[in-house]
Amino acid sequence: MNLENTQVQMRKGILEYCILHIISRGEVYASDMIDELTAARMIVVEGTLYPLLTRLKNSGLVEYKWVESKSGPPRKYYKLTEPGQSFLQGLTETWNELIHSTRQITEKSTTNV
Amino acid sequence: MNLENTQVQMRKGILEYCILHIISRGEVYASDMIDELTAARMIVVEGTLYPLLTRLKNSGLVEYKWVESKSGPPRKYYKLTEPGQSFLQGLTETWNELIHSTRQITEKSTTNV
DNA sequence: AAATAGTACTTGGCCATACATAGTACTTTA
DNA sequence: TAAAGTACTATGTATGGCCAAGTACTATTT
Repeated sequence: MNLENTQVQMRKGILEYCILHIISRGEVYASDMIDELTAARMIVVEGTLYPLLTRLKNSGLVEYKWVESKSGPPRKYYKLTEPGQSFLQGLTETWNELIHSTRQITEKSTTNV
Repeated sequence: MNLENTQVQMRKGILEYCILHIISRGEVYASDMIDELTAARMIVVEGTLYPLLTRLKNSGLVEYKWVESKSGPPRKYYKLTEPGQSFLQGLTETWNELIHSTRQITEKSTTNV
């Protein structure tokens, strides 16, 4: 039970939310997402992102099209589907509620007891 | 891949943080914690809480003493150890950074693209 | 043209946590 | 003594993040 491990655990589910949000803003491919996540200090590696995108695709929340690249192999450009947009809305609520709940607990002062 | 499941996933790791925080405010036993977590709508059931407390104990982050009860079997009253306090500090930082990162991503407006 | 490097995506296996469920042990009450 | 309630324990399942190795295509170097 160490900090590093807990950081991994805390990321669970939240990553999905962040990625759906990134996709919701316009068509992007995997490396774009990694760049943006890294810029926000939400480090993500390929082995995490690609399986997640596959899950989102299989659930019908996102779809993609192949686009040729001038500097390497073709890329999958993702965008949200209709169900994906509703799902993202739901996630936003869930996330906000979770923050609220956590705040309610962690902002209780020590002197209350 | 449904909302309910994602809520469960998002809770991962955060629960540990919340519980350490509750314990940090004074000696409590399991039912106290469940009450407070429920009040904050961070629903937790026995099957989640007890194993978590055992993990925290085995990691040396919390310790407990048995206290007789007037209405049932004896209770384990928990409190933080020294390492537990440092760990909680670390978790607080981790959580705040995670919120910051998420905000940075989700508050980017759709019109940027 | 062949070898090397770089980019994009894939796959299989591991680990930790939340949860459902069933069960143990003790105390109080009827 | 039996039933109900409280506190804690134990087992098995599902999921997601990550490591690591691998495939496939393109561009560059020799």
